Amino acid sequence: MTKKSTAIMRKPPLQVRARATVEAILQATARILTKEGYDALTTNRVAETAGVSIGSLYQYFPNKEALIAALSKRHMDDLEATLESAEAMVGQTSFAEIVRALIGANVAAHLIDPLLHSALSDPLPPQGDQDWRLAFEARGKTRVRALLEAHAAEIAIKDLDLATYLIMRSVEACVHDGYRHRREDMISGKLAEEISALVLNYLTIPRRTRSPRDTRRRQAAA
Amino acid sequence: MTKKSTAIMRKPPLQVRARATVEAILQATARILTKEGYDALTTNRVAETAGVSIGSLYQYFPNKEALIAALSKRHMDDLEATLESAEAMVGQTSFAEIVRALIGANVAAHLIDPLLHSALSDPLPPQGDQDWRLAFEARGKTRVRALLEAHAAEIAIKDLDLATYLIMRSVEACVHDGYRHRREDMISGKLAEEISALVLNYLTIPRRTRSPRDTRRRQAAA
Amino acid sequence: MTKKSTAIMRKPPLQVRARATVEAILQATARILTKEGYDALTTNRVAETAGVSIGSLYQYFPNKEALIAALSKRHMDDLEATLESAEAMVGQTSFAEIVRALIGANVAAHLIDPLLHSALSDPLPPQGDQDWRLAFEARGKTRVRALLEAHAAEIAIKDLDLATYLIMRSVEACVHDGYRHRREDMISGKLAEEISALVLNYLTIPRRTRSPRDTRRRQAAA
Amino acid sequence: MTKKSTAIMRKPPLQVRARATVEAILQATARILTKEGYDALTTNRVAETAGVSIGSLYQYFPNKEALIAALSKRHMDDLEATLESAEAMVGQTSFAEIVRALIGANVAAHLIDPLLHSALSDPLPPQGDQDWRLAFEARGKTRVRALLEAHAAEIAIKDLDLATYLIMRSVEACVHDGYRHRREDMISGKLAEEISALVLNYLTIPRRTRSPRDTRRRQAAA
DNA sequence: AATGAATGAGTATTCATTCAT
DNA sequence: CATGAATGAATACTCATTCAT
Repeated sequence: MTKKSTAIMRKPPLQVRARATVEAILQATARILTKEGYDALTTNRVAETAGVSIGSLYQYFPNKEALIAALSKRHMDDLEATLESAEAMVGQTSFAEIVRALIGANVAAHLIDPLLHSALSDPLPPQGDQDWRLAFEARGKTRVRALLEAHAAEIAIKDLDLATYLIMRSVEACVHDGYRHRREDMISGKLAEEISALVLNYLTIPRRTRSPRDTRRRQAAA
Repeated sequence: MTKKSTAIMRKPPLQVRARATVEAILQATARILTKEGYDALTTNRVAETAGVSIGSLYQYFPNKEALIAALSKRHMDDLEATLESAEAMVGQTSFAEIVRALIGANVAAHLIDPLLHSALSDPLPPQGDQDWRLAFEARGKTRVRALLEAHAAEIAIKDLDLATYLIMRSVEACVHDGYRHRREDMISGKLAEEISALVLNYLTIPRRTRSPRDTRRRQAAA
Repeated sequence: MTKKSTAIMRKPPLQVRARATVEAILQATARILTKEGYDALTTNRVAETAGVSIGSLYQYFPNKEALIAALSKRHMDDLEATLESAEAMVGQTSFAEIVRALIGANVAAHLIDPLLHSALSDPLPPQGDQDWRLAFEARGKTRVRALLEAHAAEIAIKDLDLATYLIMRSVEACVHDGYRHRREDMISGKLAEEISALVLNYLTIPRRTRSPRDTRRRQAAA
Repeated sequence: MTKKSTAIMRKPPLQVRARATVEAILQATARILTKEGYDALTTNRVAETAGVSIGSLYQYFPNKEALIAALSKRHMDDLEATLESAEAMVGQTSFAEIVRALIGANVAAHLIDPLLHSALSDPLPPQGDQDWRLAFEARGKTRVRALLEAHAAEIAIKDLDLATYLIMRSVEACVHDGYRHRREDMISGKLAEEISALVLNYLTIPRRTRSPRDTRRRQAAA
C-alpha cells in the first residue's frame, strides 16, 4: 500500500561485495543513459549491463526512478563541490574575477562528463519527488544572492532577486547547451569568458534608460 | 519494428469532415498534454478524447510522434509569426527599441498558451527526426544575426556568432522558464525589460578588460 | 492515478467477435480455476488458454480480480435464479415442504458445476471490493428472514435474526462441503433431506430447557 | 523447482538460542498473518520482523508453507487440548450437558486468538500435504462419533456417520464465522447456546415425517 | 549457527500499431 | 473513410530460495 517510496536507496550495502554491486549498477545506468538515452533505460537492461541479477538491483534501489535519483545526486554533489572550491576566493579578489572563476568552474564541471550531465538534466520525464533537485536549486540561489549582496556596492541593480534568477538561468542554459553546440568555445575558455561578460555587463553597468524619442514613439503606437 | 516514417502526416485531409477529425485529434493531444502530461498521452486516449476511433487517428498520423510534431510545428509557426510582426519595425527605431520589441513579443508569445508551450518544449523524450525543429532554430538564428549585422555599428562585440548564440539561449531560457518561476514579472513586463537590459548591456557596451592585477594573480595561481 | 478500478468490465463487447472473446476468456478462467486452482490462474495463462492475446484480455477486464468477479457474479446469478424458482411455492405448501424445496434447490445448484463453485467460494485471497458478494449475502438473508416471518406461527424461536444466521451458515457449510465429502448422499438426496431435518427440528421444535440438575451442577463447577 | 519437502521442520532446535529463534519466527508469522493478511506474508518479511536473517529462517523451516503448517499445528493442538478437557465430563452428566460443554469449549477456543484462527483456517491457498490437517479432522470425527454412540439410546438418528458430519460442519461454520458476524452473541454465550439447541434438536428429536399430502403433491409435480 | 547478498523465473499490466469488417 | 477488435513485445517489480562467507 505504500506509495512510491521516496527514498533513494532501500538499504545501505554493508559488505564489500554489495558495495561493488551498487557501483556496477550505477555505472551501468550512467552508461546506458549517455549512450542510448532514457528510453533505453530499463531496469532489466541495467541489471544485465551491470552483470547483476535484476533481483540485486531491486535489493538496493526501490524503483527505476531511484537509479536516476542516485546518479543525479552524486552528480550534483560533484558539481557543488567544484563550485564551493571556486567560492573560496571571495574577499580575495575583485567581484569580476570571482564571477569569472565561478562561471569557469561551472563550465569545467560540465566538461567532466558532459554526456551524463546532459542526460541527467535534460529530458527525464518529470520525476516524482525531486526534493533534492529543488534543494540544489535553492542552495545555488542562496549562494549567488549572497555573493551579489556582498558586492552590492558594485552592482547597479535594485531587484537582486530577479537579477539572481536571470543570471542563473542564462548561465545554466549557455553552459549546459554549450557542449552540444559550442564545444570548441567551451573547451578553449572563450565561452566562459563571454558568459562572464554577459553577466558582468548586466550586473555592474547601469542600464541605458530609454531615450525620450523611443518612449514617445511607443506611446503613439499603442 | 517497422521503421518510423519521418513524415508528419500520412495524407492531407481533403474533405471538411476529415479536417474536423484532424483538428479534434490535435486539440485532444494538446489538452491531454497540458492537463495530464506526456505520460498520459497514449494514442488510444487521444482518439477517445477526440471522439474518434483509433483507426481514424492512424489514418492521418503515422505514429504517436507525428501528433506531437504536428502540434509543435503549429506552435512554432504561431511563435514565428509573432516575431515577424515585431521585426517589421527594423529601420524605424533604435536598435535598443527593436531588441525590446522582439523580447517583448517573445514573452507575449509564451503567454498565449504557456502550458502547452511548456509541455511541448520541456520534457518530450528526444524525438526522432526533428528537422523542422532544427530548421526553426536555424531560421531564428539567421534572423537574429541579420539584425545584429544591420546594427554592427552600435555593437561592441567581434564574434557575432557566439553573441547570437548566447543571447538566443539566454532569452529562451529566461522567457521559457519565466512562466513557472517568475509569472508576476512576466505578466507585468518587468521580466521582458530586465532581459532586454541583459542583452543590451552585453551587446552595446564594451566589456571591461581584466585589470592587470587580476590577470597577474591568475597567472601566479596557475 | 486511478486506484484499482472497481468495475468488473472495462467496456462492453459490442461486436459478435468481441462477445465470443469475452466468453472464451471467462471459460478459460473457469477451467484453470477448477482444474489447477487459484495459484495457477495467471492472466497470461488465461489468455493463452482462451486462445486470445493478453491484450484482448485487458481490453475487457481491467485486472485479474475482475476475471474472478465476473465469474462469481455470473455464478451467483445462476444460484439466485434457482432459489427464486424454488421460492415461488410459498403459500402453496407447508413450511416444512418449502424448506425442503429450498435446500433441495440449493443442493441442486451446487451440483451443476461443483468444482467451479468450490473454486469460487473457497480460498480466493480476499478480493478488493466485494460489494456484490456482500449484496448477495444480504439479499439471501432478507429472503430467508421473510420466509421465517411469514411462518412465525410455526416457529419456536424468538431471535429470528440469530436463527437466520445459524441456518444459513449451516446449510451453506454442509451443502458446499458436501460435494467433497458426501458426494453420494448429495446426489441421492439424502444429504438434502438430512439438512432439512436439521433446520426444521431447530426451527419448529421448542428446545429442551436445561434440567435443574444440570444447571445446579454447572453452577457448582464454576 | 525442487520438490517441496513435506516436513514441517528441517531440524529440531537443540540449543536454547535456537529455540528462541524458532519462537521468534513463528510469532512474527502469526503477527503478520493476523495484522496484514496472507498476501503480506513473505519469508523475507517474516525473517525481518522476527529480527532474524533469512538464512536462519530456512535453517529451521524448509519453505514458506512449513511456517504456516507449524503455526496451524500448534493452534490445533491448543484447540484439541481445550476440547479434551471438556470431554472429561462424559459419564458424569447428561448428553445435553456434554454437548453444551463441548460447543462452549469450542467457542471459547475460538475466542482466544480469533484473528489468528481466522487467518489460519480461512483463505490460505490450499497447501500441499495437509496430512496433519486431515488427521486432526479425523480425530475430531472419531471423537464425536464415539460420543454419539455412547449415547445412542437418546439419539433418534440411524445414520450416525452422516449425523456426525452434519453437526461438525455446522458447528464449525457457525463458531468460526461467528467472530466476524456475531461477536456479541459469541462472547455472551448466546451463540453457543443456540448452536447447542440446533445440534440437540437435530440429534435427539425424531424428525417429522413428511405429511402424506406433501408427498403426494410432490410426486404429482415430478 | 548465522548472515545477508545474490538469484531469476515469474507476474500483472500497458500501449503503439495493424487490419478485417 | 471509419471502426474497434485484436495483437504481443516490452516493462517494472516480487519473492521464495540458495549459498559463499
